[in-house]
Amino acid sequence: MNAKVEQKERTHETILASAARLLRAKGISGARVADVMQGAGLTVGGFYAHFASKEELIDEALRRTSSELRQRLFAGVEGKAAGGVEVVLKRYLSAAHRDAQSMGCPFPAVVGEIGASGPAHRAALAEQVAEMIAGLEAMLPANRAAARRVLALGLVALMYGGLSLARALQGTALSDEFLRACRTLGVAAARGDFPCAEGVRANRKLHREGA
Amino acid sequence: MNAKVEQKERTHETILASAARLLRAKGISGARVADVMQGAGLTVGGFYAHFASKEELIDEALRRTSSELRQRLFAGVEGKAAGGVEVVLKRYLSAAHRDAQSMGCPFPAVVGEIGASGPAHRAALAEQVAEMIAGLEAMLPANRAAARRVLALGLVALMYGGLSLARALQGTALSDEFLRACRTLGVAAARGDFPCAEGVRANRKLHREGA
DNA sequence: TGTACATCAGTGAACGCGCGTTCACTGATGTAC
DNA sequence: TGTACATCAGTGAACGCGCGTTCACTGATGTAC
Repeated sequence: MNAKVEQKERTHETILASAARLLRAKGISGARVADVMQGAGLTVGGFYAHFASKEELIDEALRRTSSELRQRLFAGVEGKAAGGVEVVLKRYLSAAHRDAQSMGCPFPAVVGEIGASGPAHRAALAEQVAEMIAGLEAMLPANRAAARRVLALGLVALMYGGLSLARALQGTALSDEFLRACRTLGVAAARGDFPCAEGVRANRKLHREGA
Repeated sequence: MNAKVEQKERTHETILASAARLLRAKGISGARVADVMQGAGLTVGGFYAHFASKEELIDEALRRTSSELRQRLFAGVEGKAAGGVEVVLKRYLSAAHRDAQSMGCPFPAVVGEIGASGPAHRAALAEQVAEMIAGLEAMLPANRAAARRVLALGLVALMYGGLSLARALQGTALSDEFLRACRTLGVAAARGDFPCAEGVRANRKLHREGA
């Protein structure tokens, strides 16, 4: 029985890897069950011996790809090594990351679909986004905690937004421009604590002025 | 013949308005031809008297919704009225804008799909993103032109990223947090010219250090 | 140790449904004489 | 002005295809005795 069980676990892993590749490259609806199985060297019918539904597969693939991303993104710059955020920004907002769609960040292929199609994978996404924020937060200089969190959230949005737009506009001049500009802005925001202190004040003022 | 032609134009407009609503709320694949026609009070079959294909409809709807967005976003703060960017950020990154999915910005529902599904609507998107950048650029304080452009690009990515994530995470605590943090960071970046000057320098340094 | 049986991962075809597109038809609007 | 004909926006059903899911079957692996 043992060899059989191990074999099944290996297959499960192979299917998941194939799904992860397709999910990042083509999104949720683009990661078709038949294609996932073909990518794993199997036929469609066997799928349901490993996953209860496509939804379960996608949730699992989302967790997997997101945690892989964090590992690669934060490798060697964990903790608060000076300049860590700069390295992360440079890695995330690189042409290589934009072009290797089947590896790297799953969010660009997934966030829009989740926003448009209801609550299906929302919980799984929220978890992974939270992890990403936490990872960045931990590596920011020791500002006031509130400013650190604001900055981490803003950087995630900036990185995600920049990469998504760069991918959608791949081949146009805007694509490279977005990567570069977001890197620049991100680095600027991460240096010192002024932008957040100043920004928080300005934003509060705006808030007082009405909805 | 005239009355007939006018009637047809009105119908075309109705279909387009219905498509615009659905496109923003449900994305490209979510804006089904049959649903669009039903939303216009018509039946499927008549569609092809008005549009050559769904692709043509989506391109047209994308242009339309994006230009509507700019009008509303920049209303009353065109040119370089002080604080214009702050108002734009506040409008774009508001809970109201996040919640009114069938009005407002079409990008969150569209960018991911275009990035994942090849070059179909890429050109139309590029045009509309460029317009958005130009609109912001025109309202930034008179820095060096390069810094203005970098800032405009970064703000677009930040705004788009923040709204997309806020929509995808609707209902979770992170959703409001993203809106607020992006507003804060955006306002901070738009104030003064230091972040860009400093960021550009830092980014150049990073560039020199390798790919 | 060997033989009969059970299990179950994986196959391949089918089912049901949804979606973009096509098409024969209708009836109201407009034109020709 | 009136009558016969043409046009064409819109209808409703059908077509073809793709996709998630189901299911009867197979054959290799493991268990019971």
